[in-house]
Order: sequence, then structure tokens, then C-alpha cells
Amino acid sequence: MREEKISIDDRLTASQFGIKKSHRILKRPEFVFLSKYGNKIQDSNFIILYVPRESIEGSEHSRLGITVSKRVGNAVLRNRLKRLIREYFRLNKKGLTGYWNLNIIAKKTAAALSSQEVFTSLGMLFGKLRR
RNA sequence: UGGUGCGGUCCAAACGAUCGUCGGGUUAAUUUUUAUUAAUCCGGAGGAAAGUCCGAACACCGCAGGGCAGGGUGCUCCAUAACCUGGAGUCACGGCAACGUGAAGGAAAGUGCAACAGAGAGCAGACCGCCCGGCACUCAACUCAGAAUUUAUUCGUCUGGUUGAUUGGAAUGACAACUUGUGAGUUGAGUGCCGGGUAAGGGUGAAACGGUGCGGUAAGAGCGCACCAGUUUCCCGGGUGACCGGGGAAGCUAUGUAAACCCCACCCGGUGCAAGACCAAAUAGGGGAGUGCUUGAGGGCGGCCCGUCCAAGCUCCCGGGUAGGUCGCAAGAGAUGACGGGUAACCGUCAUACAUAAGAUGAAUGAUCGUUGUCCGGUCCGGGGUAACCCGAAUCGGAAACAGAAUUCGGCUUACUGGCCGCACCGACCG
RNA sequence: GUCCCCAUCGUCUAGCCUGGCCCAGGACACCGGCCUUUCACGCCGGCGACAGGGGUUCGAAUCCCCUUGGGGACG
Repeated sequence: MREEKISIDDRLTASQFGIKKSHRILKRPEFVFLSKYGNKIQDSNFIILYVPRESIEGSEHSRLGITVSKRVGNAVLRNRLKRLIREYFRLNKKGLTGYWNLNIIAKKTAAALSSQEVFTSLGMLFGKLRR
């Protein structure tokens, strides 16, 4: 039930790697919209729901939401996963073609992964998204 | 030197580089304000932040006062804002000991329960056993003819066998003697039944109505006595008190369970920051005012017209309130240090710092790389030792826990890594 | 975050308040046997649980405390 997210808004002018608060998805209605109308790709550790940004309004950045349910683990583990996902998005959002609203959902199996494994897993999913 | 008990304290790997995150200060830009962005500086998780098990602060609702119901607490004194908390003690239990554990008031206020086993389980009980009496049977030993009184009468004189004498036709009858016991009696022992006494012994149970000894008795019993234990009560001494020590008296016994109901004493109104206060979009709906007219939507009064009322619609205003936002929300029952009081928990005084120094809200402290240190294991080298082993160094591999502030404090409980310090106890060896 | 509730065989449950007859009963499932040419049905038998740890009591699934694991309510 309880999920957490981070969004990004990126003007790309000064800092290319930062995540402002406006670059994140924070409101429940937006998450509900994504889960209802978004497209879905996934592997064994993560699910990504996405909607092209152009179809909404003309902002020039992607926005990120993160969902880690309580079933994944305790608070320390959930916070760690969220940080890793945020870190990956921060460093790799430039590689995306176009602008998207994303919701990255961690599955239960993600709890056991090391940071390197999280990055490779997300890298493959971002590769799929690029196509 | 081995084993053990108790307490205190520190860290929660460190440093650097790059890229990032939240809050605050300053400056600049944009901007009516709010705010946004950039630069820079400062600050940014824990001892348990956890579980949410207690207690409070705070907020709203309720409330004259008292009681009932319900819930909580339960040895004493002290500490505290308060406590199911802490400190110092008391008592009980466990441990050789240091020490640990304890919801530890009341069972002679009442009610309930105590399975199974056992004779009997709560003002108990007689199964075996022990003792007394009666009846029956068995065995053994002894006795079987005299006894009573009016001295001469009365009553009694078993069974079988042998012999004798007597009567008679005939003795097996009667009489006498001897003998015998299958009869009778007495005594003793045993067995069974009946009636009674007894709680010392046996056995059951978690628990059996004080323990040991002597006396006592038919056998026994606090029935009596001595000592011990326990109960109630009185006195003396010590202690604020729980309680401890000593002495006397009574009665002769009272089981356990109150984390069973209950009684007694003390405490407790409810809800919880998603409390609560404020600002407030869109949509729908509510209230008020106006309009509803010349081309009269609709309806009521009316047969119709006029008139009048209701009213859709339209315009304006008001209040409640959802999304969302702001506050509550970080300077306090506080922290550190010194001094003083107290055995201690803790308290008092003074000083200092907090640029108001975590303050998030789909929720901030992270990622990557490098260097160094700690611990464990393997290999190898050096030193010490008879040896087990110990110390130092190199190298390879591995490990570094439990866990993330959510209104704030005081506790409790649970999870868990490494190190340091202090005190105490038991054992072995050496001197 | 705050506040509540629950936990018994593989599954669904009874027993708990009022402790003992309970090494815990029932149904379905599973295993074995009988029946049948065989399977199913039926019959007989078996296996199988008190979430964990302490405490109270002579005795605990039941009473008390702690922990663990599930579930729910509140914007």
C-alpha cells in the first residue's frame, strides 16, 4: 500500500545529473493514472510503468516515481532500493530518447540484489524502453 | 592460571576525490507579493530511532459534587511531572559462592475448585492392620460327678466299649466298676462372621488434620510431659517502615488455590498530532437578495380574465467544506561541566554552548573509486618454550551486526558487532 | 504514524470465558487393508496440530507476561 517515489525535472542547463523535486512524481493521482493507462515492461526484479511525456504537456524532462511496497523488506532495505534506483535514473536519464513519466516498482526479489546487480537490471530495462 | 558473577563506558570503521539529496543563513537574478533558480557557508539518524508494552506533556470533546459499573496497581521506605519505572532495604526460593529470581496484601469474611489414584480430599476417612465383645467352626490341654442347703432333703449324674452282679423263660434294659471320647464343659490358640474402639503402622497422592522421644492404654490418640516447628495474642528492645531479636500466655490445628470469583487499600473521564487551528480550487449542493419584463417556461387559488403566490432559469452575495497548502513542529520535566547534599535513584546552585544546529511528508544523509586500520581462517618467515602454545611480521581469502527520526519526553521489552575499564566469587598450582 | 484483533493436524474447524475425563475431537485430503474383473462409491484401520519462550498452579491448548507472524480501522 505504502509506496515512495521521487520525480525529476530537468532543465539540463546547469546540472545534468541532479534531480529536482519537480522531476519526480509525488502525487497519488499521478501514480493511479500510470497504473491505469501506462505501458509496462518488466524483468524478474523490477516493473516499469511509463507514459510518453509529449502526450501530456510540453515539458522537456522525464519524471520519475518509485514504488517499493512493504512486502519487499524493512525500512532500511526499502530506503536503500529507492536510493539506488534514484541514483541510476539520475546518471542515465540522458540516455533516454524522448521524455517519459516513469514508475519503477521493485519486486520482492530485488531485496537480495547488490548495487551492481540493481544497476545492470535497470540498464537492461532502460535499453528496452529505448526501443 | 582456569572457570564464573556484576557494573560502567566508547565506537557503530576512518580519510580523500567525483557526482548527488533535505533544512537553514548570506548574496545575486526574475518577480507586485508569495515564490523559483543559482552561488557559497553551516547543519543533517539510533542505542536501540524498533515493538507500541506502560507513564506523561500537549490538543480537542465531556464534566457541580458524590457513588455504581469497568479497568489497573499490590512487602517497606525513598526518588520522580508521572508510571506496570528506578534506588536502597525486608522476606521467600535457587546457587559451594560472588550473585540471581519473585504480580510478595487478605485463605480464622463468604463462594467455588482439587482430575486420576486412594479406605478417606476438607469441621475427612476404617481397606489391610491393631484392640475389645458376641456367635460359629477347628486344634491342643485339662475335667466329666458332684453340688446346694434346713444335715436331711432337693437337684443333677453325657456317648461308646468291657466286665460283674441282679431280675427274668430270655439281657441288648436298669444298677455298679473300669475304660473311652465321635459328647459336654473349661482354658488357650487359630479361622470366619457380626458389633464396637483406634489414626501408631501399610499402601495412594501434588497435598492425608504438627515432628521426635518418653509416659500412658485393651489397642491407641496432644491423652499427659519434654524439646522443636507453626498460629493467635501480650510485653520488652532495635528500626521512619516492611521486619528483626528476646520473654510470657492461650488453644491443640488451622490444606492448597485469589496470574478462580472475591474482600481490602490506592489510582484511572474519553480520544489521540490522521489530536487540533487556519487558508482554500474545481464540481455538486445549501441560504439570502434581485430579476423573472414588452415576444409571458411551468404550477397552485379560479369556469375564464385580472390579480396574487410558488417556482425553473439568469445575476450578485454569504456560510459550511473536499483536493491541496500553512501552522502545530523543534529552547527544554533539555544537554555539558564544576561545586554541594544523599549509601543510591536523584536533587540543588552556578557556568557554558545551542549562527533558534535533523525536521522530512510517495518522505532527506546516498552512489562510485582509491588508501589505511580492525577481526577470523589458510600458508610462510623470525623469536621464545621440552611440548601444547604464545608474540611479531608478510601474503591470500573472508567478515564488519541489529537496524532509518515521523508531535515530544521518561521508562520497559526485544534485536545485535567490536573494544576498553573496574569490582567480586570459586577451584588448582607456586612462593 | 496512531489504534485494534487473531494464531489448534496438509485444509476448514471444535475445545479456551468456567484449568484435569485432551499424548486434544470432527470433516475433507493422504497412506494401508477389505469389497469389485478394475476404478469410483462404501466399510475398517493408520498418519497427522495447540506459533515460540518464560511465569502462576500438584497440573496449562485453556490463566498472566514477552516475542514472532498474519489481518484490520483511521486522511
